[in-house]
Amino acid sequence: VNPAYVPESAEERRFLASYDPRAYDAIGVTVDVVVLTIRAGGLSVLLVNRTSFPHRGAWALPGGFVAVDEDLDAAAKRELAEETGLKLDGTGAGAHLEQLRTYGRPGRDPRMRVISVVYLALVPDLPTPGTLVRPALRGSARSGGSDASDARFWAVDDLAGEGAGALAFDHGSIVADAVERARAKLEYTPLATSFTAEPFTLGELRRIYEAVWGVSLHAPNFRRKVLSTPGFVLPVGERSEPGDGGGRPAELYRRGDATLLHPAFLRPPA
Amino acid sequence: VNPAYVPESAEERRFLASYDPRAYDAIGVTVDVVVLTIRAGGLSVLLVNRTSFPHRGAWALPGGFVAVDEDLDAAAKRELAEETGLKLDGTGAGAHLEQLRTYGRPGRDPRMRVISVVYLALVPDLPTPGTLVRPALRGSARSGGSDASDARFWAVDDLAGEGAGALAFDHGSIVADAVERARAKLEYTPLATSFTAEPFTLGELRRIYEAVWGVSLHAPNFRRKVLSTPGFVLPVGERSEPGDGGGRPAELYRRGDATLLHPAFLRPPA
DNA sequence: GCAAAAGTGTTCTATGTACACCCATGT
DNA sequence: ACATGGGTGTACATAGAACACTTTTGC
Repeated sequence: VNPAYVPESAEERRFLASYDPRAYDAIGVTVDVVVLTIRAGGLSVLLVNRTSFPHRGAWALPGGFVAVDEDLDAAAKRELAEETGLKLDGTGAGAHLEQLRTYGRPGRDPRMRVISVVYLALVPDLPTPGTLVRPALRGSARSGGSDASDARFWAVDDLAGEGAGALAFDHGSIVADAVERARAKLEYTPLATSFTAEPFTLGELRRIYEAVWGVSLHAPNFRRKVLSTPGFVLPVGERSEPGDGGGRPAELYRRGDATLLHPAFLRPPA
Repeated sequence: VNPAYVPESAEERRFLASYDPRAYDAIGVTVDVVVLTIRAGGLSVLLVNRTSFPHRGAWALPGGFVAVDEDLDAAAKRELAEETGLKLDGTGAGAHLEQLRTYGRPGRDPRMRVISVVYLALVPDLPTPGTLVRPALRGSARSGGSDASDARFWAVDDLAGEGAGALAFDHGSIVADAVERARAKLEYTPLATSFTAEPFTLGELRRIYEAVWGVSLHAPNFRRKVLSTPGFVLPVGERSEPGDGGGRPAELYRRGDATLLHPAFLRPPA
């Protein structure tokens, strides 16, 4: 019986009193989170090193079992914070969280039949304290009961080099699915802005596209296309500090209110 | 313990012998299927009328609980066949099945905490026997144990007219999500061809776009765009039978091998 | 002055749209 | 003959790619 449900009639109450949920076999429900960010010019994914049995020592996505009265999104945020210290809530300046898909192949987890609802998060690479916190490192205070001891970002290109089979469970192919989703979403949504803190320059935005897609883009045309897409970015009216090796300071922008890009930003053909 | 898992080491065997899956609360896992087709020029969804308690008498998506050793896709096909008679397997001439997303809000099902993995199917409207069978009507032979007594297609526009709240559980908003997914997918994939049997004419294909998007398209330009998109359709080399009210017989085509359309087929702006 | 990054102008080409017109069939 | 749906030709408008060039900073 579901404690979160409020009966609406006497008939409902009668039915629920005689209902046995144990009539169905138990299936475990977990959430996992693929956190992507841009580090050192490359797309990177946040992984945890497992300490307990299934795939002990292997790197895996942060995640865990859903509580019986807990919403799926909330479970994803909770497990992510518990295992890595990364908090997506708060003022939420830029972090994006969406459901990727659900993986349920029998035999994917040795403990029991488990289906995993996997979320995709896109976050800025913030080394400073703020609403987004760097993942906890070994030795920092953590609440007990978790499977993970250490968390770090891995460049997705390096993962392909070691072979996707190096990740625990089916997490290698899940990361591949997530990367492809992110690449596709940059084409028709303004989600590239979720990879950077505000305010940002158009050069930073362009380097995000270049890192995620693995291409180089023509800077002048990129600028024109972004500015001519309604609702993509809004000018702040200030200029950035100049960088090290010179270069003209860039104008600063923040996210616009568009959720879809018209026209779309298509990847250059092969 | 998961019976579908084959241990790979003695250490694994030892761990599994001492593992208690009942340490976690039970959460029910169901699959539901949104079957869309084009009927009488309108986008339609397949619903079943519930006979047993939760939302008895209301129309709902076909679906049900996943067996403990059953893959999610297989469960979706099984529940669909059991409750409606519609079989997606076989030669599979054209039917498309993909995961839509997973719905898990606590309180969405009065029986217990249930998360539903929802699938989206696009099928041709085939009134004749074949690999795709019309949904079973009241009184036809069905295996016992199912919740559904009757199945029929509803025009999605009519559902909006009666209010989305008329559907059982949260199925009204699920159908809305599925329709939006279908509309978007027609833009960048050749999935419109899944709504028709082969071979088809370009006029039939155009009317599918018009029905799903609710617009009217310029026939000559539609033709040129389809034929200039590599891998979308392949000419069969024959012509259709002429229709009732006259009109030149059309050339026949079948699906090409493309999975993505380059360039994309964008909806006309509002 | 030179390098580096930002930003503007202009040209050329590809793509999308609109309109006119021809073709093959039923009534 | 006319209506109906299929199919082709062509011109116009807009969007994208390429290239040259100017601006503002650090060294």
